[in-house]
Amino acid sequence: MATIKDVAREAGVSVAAASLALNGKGSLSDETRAKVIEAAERLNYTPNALAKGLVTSNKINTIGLIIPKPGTEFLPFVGMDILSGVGEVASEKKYNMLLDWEDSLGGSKALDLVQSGIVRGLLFFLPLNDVKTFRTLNDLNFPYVLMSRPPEGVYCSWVDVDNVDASYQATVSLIKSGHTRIGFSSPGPIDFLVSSDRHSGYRQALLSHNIAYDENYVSIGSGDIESGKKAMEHFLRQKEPPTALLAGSNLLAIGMIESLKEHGLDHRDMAVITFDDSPLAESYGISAIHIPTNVIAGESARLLIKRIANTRRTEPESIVIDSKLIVRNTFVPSK
Amino acid sequence: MATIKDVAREAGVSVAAASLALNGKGSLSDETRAKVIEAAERLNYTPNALAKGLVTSNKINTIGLIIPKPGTEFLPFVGMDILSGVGEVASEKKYNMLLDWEDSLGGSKALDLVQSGIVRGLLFFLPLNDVKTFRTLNDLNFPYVLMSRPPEGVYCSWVDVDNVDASYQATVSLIKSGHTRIGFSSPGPIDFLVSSDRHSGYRQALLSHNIAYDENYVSIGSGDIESGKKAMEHFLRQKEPPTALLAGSNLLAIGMIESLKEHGLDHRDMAVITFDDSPLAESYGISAIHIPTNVIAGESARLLIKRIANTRRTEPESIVIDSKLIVRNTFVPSK
DNA sequence: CTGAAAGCGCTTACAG
DNA sequence: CTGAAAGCGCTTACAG
Repeated sequence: MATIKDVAREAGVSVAAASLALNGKGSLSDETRAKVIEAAERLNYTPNALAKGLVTSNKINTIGLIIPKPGTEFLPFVGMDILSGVGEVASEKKYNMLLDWEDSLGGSKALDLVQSGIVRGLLFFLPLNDVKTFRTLNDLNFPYVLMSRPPEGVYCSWVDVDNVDASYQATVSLIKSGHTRIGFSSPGPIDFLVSSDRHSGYRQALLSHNIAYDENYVSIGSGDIESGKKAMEHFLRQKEPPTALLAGSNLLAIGMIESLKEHGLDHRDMAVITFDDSPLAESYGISAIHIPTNVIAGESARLLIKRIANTRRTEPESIVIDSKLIVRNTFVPSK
Repeated sequence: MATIKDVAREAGVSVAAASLALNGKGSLSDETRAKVIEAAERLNYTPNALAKGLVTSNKINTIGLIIPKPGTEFLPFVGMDILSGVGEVASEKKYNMLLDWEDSLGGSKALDLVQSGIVRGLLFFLPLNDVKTFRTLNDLNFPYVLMSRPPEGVYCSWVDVDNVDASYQATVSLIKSGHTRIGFSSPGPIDFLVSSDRHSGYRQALLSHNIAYDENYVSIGSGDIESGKKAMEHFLRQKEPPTALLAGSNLLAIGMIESLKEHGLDHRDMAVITFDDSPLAESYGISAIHIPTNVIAGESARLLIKRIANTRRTEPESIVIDSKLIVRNTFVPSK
């Protein structure tokens, strides 16, 4: 990589003159300026952002946002909410937002970012149960906030809804409407934090109302439409299919309803409540547990930036955001 | 802001020792290490990322991605495709991805990013017709690539599908199926680049098949479901409603179909083709002009990184990606 | 109109 | 085990 020194030498001027010419500042002769620019192009010179930044702005306020790899699996609406929630606050506080996700190659992108010194704090959405990374961050006293309850054994700041309770309440409302055969479909392995919490809220609601927990009423897949169809097939195959379902994602719920239609059935045969509300759920008339993702994202960013500004080794903080059940027409009393 | 010098002074050690202590390196006595860490906390010290980066990695490979403000208007699936397309290539080439959008406060975030030296190149998706920003970037010879045909008067690198042609082909296929009353609904003002191209492809197809262009068959709104419903209301209000529609976005199309249902009609009464394919369009059975957004995104990133690596003032390049019409059951011959 | 020098905040050999 | 010094690549007063 050519440096400004190389350019100056090549152009036969001082480093200062080269800098001035390259930035269109100072009063240089057109000739000098031209010589420098030409030399820069010849050497394929690109200025070093770090050095430039060090000497000009003298600081770089960037937070890193680590999300799951974007795709259809990762519910698009939720993704957009995360981005806008974090982005809004970042922008307000004059922070840049670096976006990244772990790839499967191993190694921790998050730790690399920290190492490179490019980010001053990290925000994690739906992280893998990556206890090791979090432990390392703790050791370094590096600021980070999870947009989810932390995994077992990790002591850190986080912002989330109470997924256990949300799931519990939704299940109870189904029970109160007269449903006793209630299914649960998870968009990911139960040992994902979110899935695990929602599953246990569901289970607790059943047990506390003297309804036996039945493994046949639980389906585990991914979060897409296809997976919803498969789940519905599974449920309908039971001797006594459930009369109501908790769907782990919007697309899952849509797949289920599509499959229901294909069987000549509709929401009167099977009530559906989905986790995560979205324009899609609204359009489909699916009852939803509204989780204000953009608020979670915004508050996490706010908390992170607060912690960056204050490096005193303070106790982790956590914020629990309210969720609420929105009843639409696919949530109907049991026949 | 406290610097490492302050910390060293406060701890009564040399700057070098402070650095070593803070990074857990070298062989220092536990006592020294503790003194330094304590001093750092007392002074609320946070290391300067720029200086650290300058001395360690010595360069910062970051590209900035400027998108419209995320929200329901900005079709979520497209957004995720952009992110994954750019992210994939960035990651492969060891570049970080900075995400941002213009806010309404005026001033150009893009230019700020360039100024701060934090990004080495810029990628624009669906930019406003911001000719001034692009001109400034040209003057600075700063690398950038548009994921769309450039606006009038801007000479730069870009990657996109041929929206005029895609729209033309879709319209022609409707005409060939026997439709003559064909509507067009735009998710944004026609002077948006994309909308404008699609509108003119639509119009050209009509004219070249001797079908009169009728303003009543054109609706302009936003890209959400609600807007789709309104558009459909508008079309149904016509004396002779269209028998086929080009919808500018998936959500728009869904809104239209919902509205159609509310009127007791279905796809046999009104064929719908939507721009942008997605799992949603697939699930709804909506015919779609599949635009490989992730490919556009990936190729843009690749082109940008190539241009960053080679600052020689080279001619702008452009890449046109193929789109294709995917026929599903809401695209039916005219009755 | 241009050059020599100081300095941005940090890290890392190198002496001691 | 610790300190003094050089250097990362740049910019900006300050002399001339």
